[in-house]
Amino acid sequence: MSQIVAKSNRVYEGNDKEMEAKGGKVVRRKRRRTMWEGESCVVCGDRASGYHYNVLSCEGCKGFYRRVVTEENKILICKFGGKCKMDLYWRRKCGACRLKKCQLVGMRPEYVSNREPKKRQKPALPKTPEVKNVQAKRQLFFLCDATNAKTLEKLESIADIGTRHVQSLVAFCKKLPGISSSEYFLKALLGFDSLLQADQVALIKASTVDASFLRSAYSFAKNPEKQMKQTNKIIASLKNEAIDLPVRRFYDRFAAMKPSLTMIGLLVAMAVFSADRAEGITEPQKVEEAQVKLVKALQFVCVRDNQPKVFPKLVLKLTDLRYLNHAFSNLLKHESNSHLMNPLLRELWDLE
DNA sequence: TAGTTGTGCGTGACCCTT
DNA sequence: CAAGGGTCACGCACAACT
Repeated sequence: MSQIVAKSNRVYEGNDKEMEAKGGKVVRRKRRRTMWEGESCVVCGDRASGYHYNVLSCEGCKGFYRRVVTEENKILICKFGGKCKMDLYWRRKCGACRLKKCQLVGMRPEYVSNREPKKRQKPALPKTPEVKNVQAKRQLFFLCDATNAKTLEKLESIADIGTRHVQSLVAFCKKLPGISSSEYFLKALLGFDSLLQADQVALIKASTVDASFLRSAYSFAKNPEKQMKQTNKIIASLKNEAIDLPVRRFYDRFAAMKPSLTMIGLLVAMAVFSADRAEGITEPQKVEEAQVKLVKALQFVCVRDNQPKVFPKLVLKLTDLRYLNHAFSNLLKHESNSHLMNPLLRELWDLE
């Protein structure tokens, strides 16, 4: 049923998206002529209003992209299989595919200058050294919060552990931008959300096993008996003891360093920001820059916590992690019961 | 179970600023 | 004039209620 609906400055003929989807006319107020008159938005095909974020696009796609980029915690998931055709109707139905199309046609997040969403301003605290220190601690706690090993100790089976690991790793990565606006030493740290979505997925996929081992190692350092029971269970279920010794050695040496939760959090972040390990990263330089900053942050924390000698040892642990990751993934690929694992894990480890 | 109402949030056209 | 950012009426989705 078509009717004229007046919206402040806009005049629509009935339900615009239905009308548009059926090829109907949407009556809009006359607009100023621009040099882009007659051009179509390369994302959705609507009338283009100019070049926005590097792409000839409409006002809708411009606003959509700006919101997605500035609202850092936004998670877009396609409910229709990830292959939605972008047109005037579907652009409003599926944000995930719309964003994918925006990126595909070349919209660039760095063209969105104000990446911080507008919030009510809190009264600014004077930046004394004490205040800075408190702020730094808060930021670091925020960073490490998602790696809290406590919740992981409750896990009962491999699949369950893996799933929760993946979910908490994603949550952790989503929180990484939280430190990007810090007034302190992490000020310039590149946020995870500033990366292209495909890069984000590739990095998470490549670092899942590392993050799991780091959490388990931290858990072991705090409560060796409890964590070893869990590890024994995993190794027993894999029916392959080749990985047993390296894992135990890794845990022992890790525990001897007595790393703090903060250090673990930074190591997990460093494992995530490892472009050389994830295949097909589009913006490796961004990832590498972020990793360099994380290394500096880790060094700072080690010195601050009177453990300067621990810093090089922790960095070397990333090399050990690579070996464990490789060995563990290979084991899973040859594990006869891999089909019993959670589908999410199978997808992450490329299992058939 | 179906219909109605309330609420929160995403959308996009327009305007202002640079 | 182009392009980025802000604004806000509108409409949709979903929950709560009848």
